[in-house]
Amino acid sequence: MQYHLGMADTQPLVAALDQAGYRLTETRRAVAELIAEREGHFTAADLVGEARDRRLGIGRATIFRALDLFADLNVLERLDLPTGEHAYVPCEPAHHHHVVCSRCGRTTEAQDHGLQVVVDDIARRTGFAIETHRLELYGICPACRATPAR
Amino acid sequence: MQYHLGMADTQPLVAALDQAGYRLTETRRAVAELIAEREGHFTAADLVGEARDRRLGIGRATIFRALDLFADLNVLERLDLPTGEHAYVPCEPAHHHHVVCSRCGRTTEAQDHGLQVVVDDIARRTGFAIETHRLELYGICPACRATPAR
DNA sequence: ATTTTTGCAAATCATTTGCATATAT
DNA sequence: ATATATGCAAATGATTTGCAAAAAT
Repeated sequence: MQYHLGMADTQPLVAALDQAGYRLTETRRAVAELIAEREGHFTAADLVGEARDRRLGIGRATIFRALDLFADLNVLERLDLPTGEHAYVPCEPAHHHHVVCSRCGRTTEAQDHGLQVVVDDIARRTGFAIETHRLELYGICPACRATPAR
Repeated sequence: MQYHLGMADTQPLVAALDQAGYRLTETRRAVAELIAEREGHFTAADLVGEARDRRLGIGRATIFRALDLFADLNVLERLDLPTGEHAYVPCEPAHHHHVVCSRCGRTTEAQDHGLQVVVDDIARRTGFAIETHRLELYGICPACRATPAR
């Protein structure tokens, strides 16, 4: 099968598959392309719809499987929006946090300088042995701030 | 209808309903009871199952509606577990964060002393006007740490 | 040649909705 | 009395699964 797609940066996604030893199928490259083209976060349904609209012939299950796979490889993160929706964002594999624009959905990664102190403090107070943490920030991105209302 | 339940502390839940002007129905008291009896976090399905097992005759929809209501009143928080599951935990209405035990599911609330500095720093670096944040911590609680394996 | 992937349709879950009836105020 | 709340069954949505066919190694 042949997919007709553009040239967004699928490299990090495809490279992750390769390094982990997964097969580099046409379909996975196509899904990587759909992901790379996205601005801001997107849902599984968004991709399924996009694939359908473009008649790519990629099955729903395949898209879910690819999303799971990329998420496992840490090149895609699944966000739980405050609305309860599940959205995805491509990202760096290293530990980091996301700043999500509540207007346009675009996200940026942020390092948690100084957060370790806070985590340690909470560990001390609660007696928990903290293993992981997740910090999510919501606000208005620079571009949207520059725009009047919306 | 008459429900036969124990005496867990439903007060904060019921009081919240009352203060917000919602009707104090038998059914809502019963759901509050089911919630208050829980140790650790629970899912909507857990409560539905519990209600069914005890033949309380509370409909599924009613339970979902009650959960939504308590969550709106900030006496119950909906957590998005790393597994993707949605769980709930009763909590104080003030801003806080949860420390979740990855073994038994029990949670504790934690104040974010020092977190504001981190948030401000991220705001400065990213240019976002941060509106809200959510910090979730996962680890092993004191009780579970004291227990050998599990 | 063998193992991994895929598409499809059906199955499974989670959550919501419409609506007539019951209940709290 | 009147507005709210409830139960039920059906609708909707999201995600998963089984499996035979197709593609990658």
